[in-house]
Amino acid sequence: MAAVRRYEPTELEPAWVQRWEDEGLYRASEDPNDPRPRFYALDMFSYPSGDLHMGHMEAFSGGDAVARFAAMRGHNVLHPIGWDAFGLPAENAAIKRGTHPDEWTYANIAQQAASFRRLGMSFDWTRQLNTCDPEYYRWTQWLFLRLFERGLAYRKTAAANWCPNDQTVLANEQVINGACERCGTAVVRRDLTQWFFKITDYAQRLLDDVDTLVDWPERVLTMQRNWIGRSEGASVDFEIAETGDTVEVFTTRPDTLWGVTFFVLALEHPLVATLAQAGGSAEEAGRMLDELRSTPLTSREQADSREGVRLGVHAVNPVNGEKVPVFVAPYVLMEYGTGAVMGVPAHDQRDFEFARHHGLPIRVVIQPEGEPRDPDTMTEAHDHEGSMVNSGPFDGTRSPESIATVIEWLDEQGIGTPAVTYRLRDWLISRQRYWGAPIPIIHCPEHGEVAVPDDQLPVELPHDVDFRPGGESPLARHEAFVNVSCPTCGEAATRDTDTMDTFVDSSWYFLRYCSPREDTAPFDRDAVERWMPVDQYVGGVEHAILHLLYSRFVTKVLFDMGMVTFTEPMLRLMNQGQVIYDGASMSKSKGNVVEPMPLVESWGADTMRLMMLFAGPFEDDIDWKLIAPDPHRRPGVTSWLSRVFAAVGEAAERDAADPDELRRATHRTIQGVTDDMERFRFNVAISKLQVLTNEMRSALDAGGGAREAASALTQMLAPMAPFAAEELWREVLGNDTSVHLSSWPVFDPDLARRERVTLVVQVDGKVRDRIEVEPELDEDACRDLALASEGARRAVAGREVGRVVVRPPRLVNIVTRG
RNA sequence: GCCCGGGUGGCGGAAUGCAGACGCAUCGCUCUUAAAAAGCGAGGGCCUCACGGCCAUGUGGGUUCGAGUCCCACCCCGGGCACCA
Repeated sequence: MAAVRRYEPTELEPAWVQRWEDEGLYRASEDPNDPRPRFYALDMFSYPSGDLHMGHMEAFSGGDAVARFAAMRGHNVLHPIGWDAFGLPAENAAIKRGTHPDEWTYANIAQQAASFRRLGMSFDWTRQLNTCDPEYYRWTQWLFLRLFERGLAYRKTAAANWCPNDQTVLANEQVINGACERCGTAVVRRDLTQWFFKITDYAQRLLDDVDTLVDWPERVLTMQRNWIGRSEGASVDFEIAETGDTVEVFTTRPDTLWGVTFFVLALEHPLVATLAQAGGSAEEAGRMLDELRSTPLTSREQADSREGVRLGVHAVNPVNGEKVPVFVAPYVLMEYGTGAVMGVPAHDQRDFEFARHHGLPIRVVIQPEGEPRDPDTMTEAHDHEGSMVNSGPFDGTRSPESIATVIEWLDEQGIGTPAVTYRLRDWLISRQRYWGAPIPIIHCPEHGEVAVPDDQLPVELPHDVDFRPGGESPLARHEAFVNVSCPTCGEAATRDTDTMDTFVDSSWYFLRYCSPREDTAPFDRDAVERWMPVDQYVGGVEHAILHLLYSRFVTKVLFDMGMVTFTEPMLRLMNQGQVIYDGASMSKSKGNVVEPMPLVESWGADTMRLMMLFAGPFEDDIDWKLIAPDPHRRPGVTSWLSRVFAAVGEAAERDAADPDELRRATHRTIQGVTDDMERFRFNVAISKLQVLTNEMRSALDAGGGAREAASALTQMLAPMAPFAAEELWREVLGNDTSVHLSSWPVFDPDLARRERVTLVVQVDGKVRDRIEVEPELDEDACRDLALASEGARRAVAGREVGRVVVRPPRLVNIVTRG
């Protein structure tokens, strides 16, 4: 047992990093006889773009606390780490520095790994994975091929952002105000044949299962639902009078069909060319198409919604045989519904504006009670309820209740059918980029798209590539990579030169962690069966939609393949807040970036962790400017740890038993902190530990013992301040094995129960007195005590007492009359 | 425009029938040559020497014996989606 020691975090922390590693403390057990229930604690893996930043501090302080807490609660914990290492920033950095993307990437990985070790994260380092490692992306390619086999990976022509100067495809994020982020040249649209994953096939299942994710943040579920965007309505066919072509439209408002006064097609609609020809508007329509092509994808929403060209042909409204003019306009999107809309200006705001601009008639077919709308005086569309008018058989019917009946009627008449549309689009996974997993397809003149046989995976990314922008995919310039023979016929063929979206890499990494060195399959099924689904996923809300949706999709595909037995990958999800500075997100351009690792070097890792966890609720943003101490002082949590060291050190030297009052405080704290830890309320847990520290100090000052309190405090500190706790546990309290292998303290309910509680005496709802009573005090006794109390008597002051509300043993409210 | 969150001291935040726990900053004091480190104490606002009282959780209403907490309206802040037919 050692003497009281000063708290010197920067001296004690690095030593424990080494000892923990030597002892293999955080290795997940694969022993089938291990009796402990398993727990998969997953932190979103890191993108190695430099050293760790403040966001890592917040997320991983919480994630590590979860993993350590679970272990102390008796679980066999899997807590892995890896690197989401492919992606554009590596390529950009390499171009800027004249090096290779892998140099930059691996240097950053080494840096981040060293920093994570310095922070004392409880990762099972033996499971480290890296998406740019051929041993990993081999299986990403394998996954692609399985989707390809099932018809879930396909190619189609799609628009991409194109920089005419750099001769390269740009991601949406690289287009700033319609210009290339690198050279400032105006970006244009360019059609390319690209690969897609057919996630829309899973839209309904992805939506349905959102309801099962009860332990996810509500806002994430809302975002997922909105993103999938299910709409119910009807599909209705309109015939083109001049050509006899049929055009299908989707509408959520079939009750307004009688109010159709025009018809609009998307610019990319396949019938536009022939209809423009037939209507004599080919020139004008062509001009609009050209204009569209020169607009970057990102600025399309800025286009004027009233813009449009009259094609000169007419569509026949199937409910009444009326002929209405057909337009082509950019506000109609080819990607949604059928790429055609019926124009109902009286009841849709965009249609209204379009009609006014083009001088088209407006016909009211839904009249609100009391204030009938007149087409001549309307200033906006009426999209609320009302009675149907001018609607043939439906006149007088209430809308929107009538929608279902109208759909039924359309069906009977053979005019339309019930239809469901989703906003979700297929997932475009092609990137005309170098630093990603090559798409394992060979294009054969004879056999078309041919899968690279599994035994030829991985299709390795060649190292000697000119990845600087220019032309199409950089891989297309590498002849040895491109020119191959067809796996089917052996004739000359070419490799696909696109690489995959990095979201493909990250859509299955959590499965790989279960058996990271498996070399005959992407994962060992037994291992996945053992560990999955993830018990607790921790990461930023910026991944609330894409990453999580893609991971859910891939899991469902694997389920359909019989590879896994669950349909959702993550049971619980928690989003940490962002670390911002002075109200704004940290960014290099704003010059407000605070680097955490130098602070860790001077204050210690435990201090940084506690600052993050104590700053507020885990999900809330942290404004560093508001919580950072003056530069010449040390953070408050460091002072607290210092007091903990002094108190635990003193307690260790006392032989006396803990006084009863301290024991009760200790057990109450265990009860409270356990609950807080389960609910991610780290800030509240820490405040309770601080209170216990103060109680210990009082007990010690009074000459009592505090050994039980010291042990419990040390253990409860362990998930959040692992170094300080370990030092206290082993070196001060004299335990032989790690605090991180110890069992979380259990409270004694008898001790945790309060021995005295405060009975609050209110008169007319205002607190007038407080009485310390035994918790078992009954209703009558509480009432009598309250009525007799000094404060109550003074406040009642002779007035007549009416009702007396008693909630034993906490509160009595005396209501007076008059 | 639609859909989510959220407004509590100087600050971060506690609080499901005692508003302001815990902490930061501040002020006073102790130790120190000084600073750092450490320790003790004070503190929502107004009235009062004090006991005590009144007012206070964005604004205005409401429900209730009792509202930071529930309901309605409004204001402000943050986030998501956004020509979605």
